[in-house]
Amino acid sequence: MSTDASVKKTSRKGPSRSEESRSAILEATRAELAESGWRTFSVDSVAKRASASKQTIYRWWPSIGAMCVDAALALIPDSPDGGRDPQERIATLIVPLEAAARTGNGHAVLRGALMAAADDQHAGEAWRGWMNRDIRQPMRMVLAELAAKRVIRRDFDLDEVIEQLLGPLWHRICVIRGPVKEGYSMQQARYALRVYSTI
Amino acid sequence: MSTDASVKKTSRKGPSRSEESRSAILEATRAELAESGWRTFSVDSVAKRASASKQTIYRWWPSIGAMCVDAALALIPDSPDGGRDPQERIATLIVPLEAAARTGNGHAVLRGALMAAADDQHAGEAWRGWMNRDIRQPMRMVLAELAAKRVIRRDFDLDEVIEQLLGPLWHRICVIRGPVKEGYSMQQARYALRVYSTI
Amino acid sequence: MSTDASVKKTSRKGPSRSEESRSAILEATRAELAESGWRTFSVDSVAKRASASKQTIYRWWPSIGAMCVDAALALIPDSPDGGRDPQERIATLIVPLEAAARTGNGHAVLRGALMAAADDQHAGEAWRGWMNRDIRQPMRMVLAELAAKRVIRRDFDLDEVIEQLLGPLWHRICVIRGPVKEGYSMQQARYALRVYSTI
Amino acid sequence: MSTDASVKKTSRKGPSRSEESRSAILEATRAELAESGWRTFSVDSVAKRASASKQTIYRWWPSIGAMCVDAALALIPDSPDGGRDPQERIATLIVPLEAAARTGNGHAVLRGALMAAADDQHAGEAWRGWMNRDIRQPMRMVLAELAAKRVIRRDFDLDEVIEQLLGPLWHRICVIRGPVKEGYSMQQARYALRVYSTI
DNA sequence: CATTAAACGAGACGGTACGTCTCGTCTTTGC
DNA sequence: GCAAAGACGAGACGTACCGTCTCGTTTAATG
Repeated sequence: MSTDASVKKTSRKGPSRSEESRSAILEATRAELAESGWRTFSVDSVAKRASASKQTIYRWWPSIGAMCVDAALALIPDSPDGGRDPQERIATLIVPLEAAARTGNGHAVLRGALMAAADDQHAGEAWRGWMNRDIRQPMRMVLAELAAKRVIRRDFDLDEVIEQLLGPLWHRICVIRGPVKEGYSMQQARYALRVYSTI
Repeated sequence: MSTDASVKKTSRKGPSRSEESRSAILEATRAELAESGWRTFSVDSVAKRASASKQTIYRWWPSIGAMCVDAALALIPDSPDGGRDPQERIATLIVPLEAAARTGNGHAVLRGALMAAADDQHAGEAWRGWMNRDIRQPMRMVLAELAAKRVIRRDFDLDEVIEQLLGPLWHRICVIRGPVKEGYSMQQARYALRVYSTI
Repeated sequence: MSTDASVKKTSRKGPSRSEESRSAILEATRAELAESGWRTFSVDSVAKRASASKQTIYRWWPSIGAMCVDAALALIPDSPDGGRDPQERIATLIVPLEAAARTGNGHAVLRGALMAAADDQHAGEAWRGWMNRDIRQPMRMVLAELAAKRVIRRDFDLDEVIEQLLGPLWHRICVIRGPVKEGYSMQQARYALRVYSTI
Repeated sequence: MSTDASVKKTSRKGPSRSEESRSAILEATRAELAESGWRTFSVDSVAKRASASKQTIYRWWPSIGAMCVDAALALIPDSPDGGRDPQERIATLIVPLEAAARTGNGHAVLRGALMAAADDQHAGEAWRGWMNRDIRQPMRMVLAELAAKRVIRRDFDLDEVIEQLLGPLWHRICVIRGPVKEGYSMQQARYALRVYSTI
């Protein structure tokens, strides 16, 4: 879930990466994203708030956008085990995102990370990497299974379904700026099933 | 469709706003948004490219975000007259957006404007103002009519429908960065009708 | 005593130069010079304070420095008739300058004008023109007379004497920023006579 | 002789002030002062010419005026040891100033610094500080000694004497804009002795 | 142990851009 | 045709950040 360069070559002279510093930076990133938005967000402020040196930031992240994505992904919990019925199985995949959006400043942090991913090369790769791992692949499995059971059409387009599922959430977070209500994921899953259902 | 301060007090001493300068600035804004993205976008560059003074920009727009939104809205054509069948009537409302997204750099410009609207106070107001005028109100009429005819449920939530309709488009423009295909609006309208249909 | 372009072609169609506007501008110039100093002094402020248009300023003065010199010269009264004894006759020439320096904001205005004259082509010409007319030429007469009477040496250097007489005043106005006391001119005249006296 | 903030807290983390950058900035300041004068002098130009960042300038000097004063003071050599006779001892104090005024662009640089000192708070303090240290205090000693020997009057006013000595020099530099000839200091010292002599 | 290499905080540096202010010119409207 | 009003291109103001680069200090594995 992390995009930084910590490929830990464990045996090396000198001290290893300071976890303290890493988490302080991510925490500061979240706070600054919530206060400033993506465009006005500043590395200097993050460094100051985290009592970290800018060098430390640039050492471990390829760009500040990637750092923002990291900071956001840290808010997203792991998916619980999928439920029984189709709607629940689909919802399960996006429930962690919904959860993150409902934490304190999660709304703003997700917005920042999404914008970073749209603006910044590295951030975009980090974000799409996570999407592939945690959303796209699992979703493919679930949809394939549902298609096999004839619950949904067999010619679905995976990316289109994801677009239908996540688009509205992002719209709510970035444009409407309205709250993400309890059960939002279930509702989206229901809508998706309706759209792609065989009947 | 404009958010600037040109409330033309027609009889006033001195020269009036230069239309030449205005359009050069908006054109430069679009070019820069396409080249640089929202975060790295710079007023200096726009001014230079438009052979305009920064003062002229700050005189007429409350913020550069608002200027970006203006530049994007200028790409969106007026809605044609609505068609006959329900799906077409809904699609008609978002067809201009689809059209804008398919012009030369429209994809990038819309992305920039959307991000500006998410980051910047004034830009947000300008964008939501346009949404209300050109999307929300017409949509309310169409949906009310469809509800009266029992084509869709009568307890629909206007904003939720808009979220379902536009969310995926934005997702495609900002995250997926994939092309918006011909007929996208019709497809989204069909999906929406399915979700909210009475059957 | 004025350096502007008002070479009044007296019979001419249309309105002629507005004296009201002229004096308002010079008064505003003095006020701004006193408040802001030479470097921060601004034409816009003068125009605003004088309720005048910038165009009017640029129409009548070749540069803002020249305008500052004009504003200062307007503070300097005409020389009274020269006295009887040598010291008094010399002092008489610089008494108006001393007087100007002791009016309300005269200290600051003179400082501004002197700096304008040092920095600005036109202002320098205006200032030196005034110096020639009101200081240099009369002084040449007085000194020639005193030399003829053997009160001072006959090989005096006119400009050097003026330098000795005025230099300290300027130093006081610009650097020391101390008050110019009553009788300053007489004292300087006495010193000059001592320096150049035949004994 | 420097007015900047380099109060060298010798043991500090991080890099220390770059001497290279400091001297490049002062050199560029001198060049720009000579080319542009005080009012049109621009920090941007200095930064560009010195290949320095504006931030570096603002980091180390409280104002650009103070920087100009620094740039000028760097031109003024140390006083040589005072001579034997009274005139020479006084002249010695202002000889370095005369020397500076005769270097390449020293004339213009001194003019700029003097104007900066007249316009700008910090520059004024810097200039008067230097005056106190390098002119006023030594002069006080010399004059006291001469007064004790009855060469000059015992009730001289220190500041007035300085005014008489330096005023003409400044006048020449700023207004007359004439060259400062070899021996100028000696001449001024002679004049001063005459003015304040006991006979 | 002492050495040595990396990580860290602090922060100076050359730059770019910010949003504001001023310059000198130009244009429109009113007297 | 003069004057007020004020828009305009140009560019400097002083500040904030960018990403890079020393500095000294701290920490941990190696010799």
